[in-house]
Amino acid sequence: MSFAEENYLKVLYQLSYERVDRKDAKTSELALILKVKPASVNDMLKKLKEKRYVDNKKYGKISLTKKGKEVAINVIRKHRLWETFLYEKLDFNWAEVHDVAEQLEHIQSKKLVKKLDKFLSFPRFDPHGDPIPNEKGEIVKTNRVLLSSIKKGDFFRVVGVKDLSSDFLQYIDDLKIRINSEIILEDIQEFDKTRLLCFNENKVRISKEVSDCIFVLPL
Amino acid sequence: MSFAEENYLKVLYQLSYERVDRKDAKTSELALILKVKPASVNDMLKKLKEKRYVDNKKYGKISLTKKGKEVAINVIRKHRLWETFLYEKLDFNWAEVHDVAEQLEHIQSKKLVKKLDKFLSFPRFDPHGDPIPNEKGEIVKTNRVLLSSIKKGDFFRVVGVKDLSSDFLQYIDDLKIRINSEIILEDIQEFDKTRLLCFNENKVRISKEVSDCIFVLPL
DNA sequence: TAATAAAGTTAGGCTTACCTAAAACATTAA
DNA sequence: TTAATGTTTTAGGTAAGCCTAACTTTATTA
Repeated sequence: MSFAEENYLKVLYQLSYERVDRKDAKTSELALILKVKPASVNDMLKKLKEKRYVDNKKYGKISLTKKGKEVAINVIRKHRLWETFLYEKLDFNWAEVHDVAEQLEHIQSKKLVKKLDKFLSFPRFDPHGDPIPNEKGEIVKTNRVLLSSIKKGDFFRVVGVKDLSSDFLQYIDDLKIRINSEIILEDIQEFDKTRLLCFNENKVRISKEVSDCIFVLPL
Repeated sequence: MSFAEENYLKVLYQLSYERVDRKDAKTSELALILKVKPASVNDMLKKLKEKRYVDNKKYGKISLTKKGKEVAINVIRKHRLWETFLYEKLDFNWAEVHDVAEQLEHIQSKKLVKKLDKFLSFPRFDPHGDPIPNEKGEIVKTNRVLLSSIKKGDFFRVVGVKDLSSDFLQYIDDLKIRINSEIILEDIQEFDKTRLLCFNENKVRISKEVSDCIFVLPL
């Protein structure tokens, strides 16, 4: 299993199962995220199909087989364990962990993953609040929703952020929004859909875009 | 810098500078260690030469440039830091660390190496007794010699073993020979050059081949 | 519903890192 | 010092994973 193949399966899993707005993964989306051209995605999908990791018909829905899903979940497990290691043990901040974890997720050693999991005391969430699949590939289900779906006056706890780019994570961090921050949504501006958040003496206004990238649990 | 390029430079460095019997690295040796054919070594050497990592003439000595040596030492530094991490923190035994470190040594992140070094309290030797280059690429010089060069009756401390294969390391471990074991060489059998070692209630006989793979410091 | 736009697919090419087979050179032994 | 042996190099070829350009299919809108 090559790095490239693992990356395709991982992204395919995320697009198919980890989106709030469940839609099918598209060739062009894969291309965008993997920073390759749609034609390359096609080449790879053909290969993954031959190897029975993926199951799709021409111009049809791209879906992972059981086998493909297992590989994807394992890569995601490794990615999130490594992020946790970097954050908890090596003192990286949450904006820095992603890029290094992108490399570390491809290290092949069952023993390493097992030992790392134990060393970290079997963490259930990574530094961005994403669930870490356990050894059997099971993923905890949470009732988290996007901050953008919360109504004015509601009280909630931040439980996760979309792990999109360092820049975005750094920005959130600068706003002092953290995992477990407890916040009241004081106001939604009708004109531009910006939100005014209030939490321990902080009042910050965030854009619609940002509110679409923060996961919360209503309290 | 690709994984393959890094591996060639690393092995080239080890053959050129880390052998007890200083000889020049040969195409065929590189091929043997890297598990490729001599023709492939040639292809890569040509490329490394163009990129000014290596400096050799046709049929002549293969030598690393300053730039090539720096890359090699950095890879070796990472390899040995990761081995130390696996051994000290994740409870791997010394026979298991090598293969995983072969993968981890290629992770690109200056910050990661720096933080890992600190996390391990700036170790100077890896679990096999090999020196870990510091951040500047400096390597501590030791007076270690091979056990095979020790005379009958001499007293010495084990300070390292050649990191060749898991099998060899497991064997050494089973014989209860460890880094820092203090041993008397009780006898050398003239017929087959086997050695009889004596240390805390243990008496073991080792072959010439094994004595050529253990580094010691005479006491 | 037909025209246009957008997305997906195919064909043909490139680079990296490997390969085999054969040729060039170097070393050793007679 | 020549022949035999071994090592290095060259030439030509392959697979993976990407590319561009052209083409096909699907989706959108007039």
